[in-house]
Amino acid sequence: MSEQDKNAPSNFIRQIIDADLKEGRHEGRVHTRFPPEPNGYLHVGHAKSICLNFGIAQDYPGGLCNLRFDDTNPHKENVEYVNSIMQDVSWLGFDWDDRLFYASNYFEQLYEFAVELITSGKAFVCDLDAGQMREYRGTLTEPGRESPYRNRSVAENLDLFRRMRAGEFEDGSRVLRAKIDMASPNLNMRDPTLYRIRHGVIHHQTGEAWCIYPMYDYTHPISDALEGITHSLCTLEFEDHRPLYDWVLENISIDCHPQQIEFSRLNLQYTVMSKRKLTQLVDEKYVDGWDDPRMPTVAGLRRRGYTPESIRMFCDRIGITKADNSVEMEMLESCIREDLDQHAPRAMAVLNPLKIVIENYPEERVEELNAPNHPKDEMMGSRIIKFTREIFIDRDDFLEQAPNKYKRLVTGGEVRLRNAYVIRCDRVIKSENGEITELRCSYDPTTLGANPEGRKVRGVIHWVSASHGFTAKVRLYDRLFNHPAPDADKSVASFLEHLNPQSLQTLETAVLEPSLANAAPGSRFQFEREGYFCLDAAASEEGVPVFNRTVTLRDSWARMDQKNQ
RNA sequence: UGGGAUGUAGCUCAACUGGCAGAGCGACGGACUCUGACUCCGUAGGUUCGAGGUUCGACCCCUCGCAUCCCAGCCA
Repeated sequence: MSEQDKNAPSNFIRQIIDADLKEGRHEGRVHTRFPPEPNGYLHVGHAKSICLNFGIAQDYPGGLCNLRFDDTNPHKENVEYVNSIMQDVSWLGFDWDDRLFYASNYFEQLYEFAVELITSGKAFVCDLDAGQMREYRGTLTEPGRESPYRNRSVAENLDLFRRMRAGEFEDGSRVLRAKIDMASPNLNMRDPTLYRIRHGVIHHQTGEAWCIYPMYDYTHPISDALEGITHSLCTLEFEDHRPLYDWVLENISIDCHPQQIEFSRLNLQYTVMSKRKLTQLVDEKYVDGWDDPRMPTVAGLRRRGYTPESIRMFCDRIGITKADNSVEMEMLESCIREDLDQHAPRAMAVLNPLKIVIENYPEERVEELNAPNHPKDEMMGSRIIKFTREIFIDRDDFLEQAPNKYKRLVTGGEVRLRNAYVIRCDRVIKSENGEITELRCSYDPTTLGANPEGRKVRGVIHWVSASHGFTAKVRLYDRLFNHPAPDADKSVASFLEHLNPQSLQTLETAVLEPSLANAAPGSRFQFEREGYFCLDAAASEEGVPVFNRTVTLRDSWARMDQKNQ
């Protein structure tokens, strides 16, 4: 872990922990947990929570953080998700050591505690169906009514609950409920459901051992307490659940009472963060799976070329508060640029090739030029690039008639070829329909590593030898949605209407410098003057590698251009 | 007068707990440059949601408003 990661900025939760430590609460321990439900892939919002929980554990002496799967709803969960979550947490750089848990590990204990609640008259078996229960619950402004089954005897409740477990009753026919207060202004306290019946689902951990499953509100506090968690950090929507969290622990025989603290979820502009919507994007094939590089999932960002360091840096920078927020994409992008600018080797790649013939350069000649892999870091070494009579440059780097401040190649003008010579464009060759097909140029042999005599050449463009470069596929990604808050816009029927049809552009004929042919799967480069790219091994086919654009370089020219339009 | 929470720069957060309102990102301008990148320098941007009150002094405490978010699953 780098220095920067160790110095994660403080926040109100760390201040609470500091105070707790000072007061000697929780026996001076700090123990957090990250409790995902394995019903989808992790996204950057989860990364925020992971960095918070594991980060706190790292920063406090003796601090620990558990990974615990909150697997109480087998209907939506599966092992694929369990595995992807473990992979993503590790990839982000965190380690749960031997503290991998499942809420389902505690099913037996949870059952025993339920028996205790029943015995002390604090829970009862209710025969109301879901619709009836809704009616009895009341509304936001009116109190609810007590269930007619609320005053069953302890003995009858015990018997019924045992038979629920034994599988004697159908799904939905009965539930176990806490006996709290049907008149509470907090709906969560109106005799909440503790257990429901679910036949015929095979739980990914417990198989068919159970046909009753505990609810989150009942399971979570007990799981936390059994693991000796000191600070149970969760998102804002659970704030109303805290009284129930506390109620459960106060009404069973357990000697640990973790402190639940809520913080606000992450919202990122131009994307969606709800698992339901991400699942929909995957299921209905709007994207190419959970790890589609346009997805805000950890797997998607990884495939896009983001580094764990950059995501951690992002999580540090956005901070932790209780205020609703919507973070600009630029924040994330600046983090990956900062990381990759420092660590990614440079290479040259021509995305939209335009052929150039250097007429005063001998046909058979091949010159080996030296190019540094990083302009500021000599330790990253250098590589050989081959210069030849025919090369490719990017179509965008040539204009017949250029605006004032244009610094690239124009007819009759000069430009520096990166790491090579200065060339001048003498003639433009066009096809019958007027499309530029080729440029005829001449080079100045005195300009290798030296400025030309008596004149200033301002522009520098990148290039690849036509005879030595190789063709690759390059995928240019843009934001998945063209609305800053696609799921908050009430004026459309569905967030899908804001999907950006241009979110993926595939270039089939990019020409890359030969050194890129040996790139390792997943390795990242800066294609000079274009952006950061990473080799997508999964998408590559024999002989045709695929590179994903992680992010463009900052581009003040493009900004200026846009402004003038 | 249903309950719970949150309002500080365009965005995300600070402000040593009552003592000159700052940073990162973004924007704008300039310098440098064999990447229109990086780096460096500079500029703009604030009625701290509003109105009262307490105080020598309020982003912070009190009162009353306003706005936004969450809650009526046998989801988490």
